[in-house]
Amino acid sequence: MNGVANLSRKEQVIRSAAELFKEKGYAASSMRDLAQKLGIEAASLYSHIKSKEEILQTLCFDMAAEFRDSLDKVEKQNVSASEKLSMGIIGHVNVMARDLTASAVFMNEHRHLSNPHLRDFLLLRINYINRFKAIIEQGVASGEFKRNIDTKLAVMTLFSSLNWMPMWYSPEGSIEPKELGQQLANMLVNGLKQN
Amino acid sequence: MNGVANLSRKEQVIRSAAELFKEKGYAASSMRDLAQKLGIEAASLYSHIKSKEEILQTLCFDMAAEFRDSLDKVEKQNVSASEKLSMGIIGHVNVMARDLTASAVFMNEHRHLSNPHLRDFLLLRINYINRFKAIIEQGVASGEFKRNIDTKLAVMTLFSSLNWMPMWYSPEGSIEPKELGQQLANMLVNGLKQN
DNA sequence: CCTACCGATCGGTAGG
DNA sequence: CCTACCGATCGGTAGG
Repeated sequence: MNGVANLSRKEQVIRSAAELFKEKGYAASSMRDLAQKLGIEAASLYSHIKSKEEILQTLCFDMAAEFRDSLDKVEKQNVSASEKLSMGIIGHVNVMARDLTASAVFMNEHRHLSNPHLRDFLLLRINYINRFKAIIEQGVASGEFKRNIDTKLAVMTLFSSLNWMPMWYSPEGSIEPKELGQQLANMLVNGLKQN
Repeated sequence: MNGVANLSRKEQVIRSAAELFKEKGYAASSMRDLAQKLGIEAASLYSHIKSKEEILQTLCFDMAAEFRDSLDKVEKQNVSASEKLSMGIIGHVNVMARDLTASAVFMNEHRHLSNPHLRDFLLLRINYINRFKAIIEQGVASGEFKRNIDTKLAVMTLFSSLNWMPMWYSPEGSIEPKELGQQLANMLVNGLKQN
């Protein structure tokens, strides 16, 4: 009945679930594992959430919305394609760094969504990828990027490296999200080779 | 008792399992699912394999060995770092393209290995990554690559995009493995920017 | 948030 | 490769 307390406890459940799902995978995580993390009985979880999958839905769609919002802001900027690409990458890394655990779940566990949620999720994702692809194509059209690059390969390489960051990136390390995003953008745009 | 027939049937089991694990994930795949794919009863699987995890071990370690062998050959070549990097990438893509299903399992499902197998697998993987990193560092040392690149970021970006290929690459498409490997290498070395 | 419990399904074995 | 079966565990509900 207490909305605030319920919400707060629900958030604790979701956060703990994210850690569990990241560590063991969604399918291998049991509600009893989750309850134990929180020091309660499994049955008690259901006063905060409707089902195991509802937790996954919350995690996946909340992250998707944050990524989309980040790219919305970038697209409004009136800058060159390489700058836009940089800003998009930095934005993505920033969103990820804010919650690396949820990001890892977003990337690795979304396939356990049932339909129609899975279908909706995949539509959001392909849309997000296509917006990055459009930025690269703008760069090709304007002559900023090479004419002969494979834009699909380019965008999948970008998206892959963004998706894998939660696996190895630690914000406690020396490099900050903005710096990491800038370096990745720089590497993709300018390459490794000495010029 | 018939070694050849047994081996062949075992291989069918492992191949079907790879498809199932790729599609649903290891934990969400049941031995009854697998048996159904093969048109037999679940209990009958155990005349060909010892356990569910044994299948995963076979898939993961066989792929790991193929990737390692491919890189072995590249390291023996007496060529520049960027050529070595190219050849390493092409080799990796070739191994992957030979069995995209097993590659996807290798990438996504290895974490369900139990110890000591998981530990062994992760050691093989970090070793493989470090050998690519060494190639990049050679390029930096020789002046072929920029002095100020973040080699960890570079190698993780490379490894990420290699790992994600099974998710989107189809060899039935227009681009062949060798061509794909060359384009990826070219993109990482030379970047997207028009020079 | 708990106790008590449900039907379904899991990986795997015995014995043929 | 099958029938018959095991103990364990699963997500979730009833009722308080």
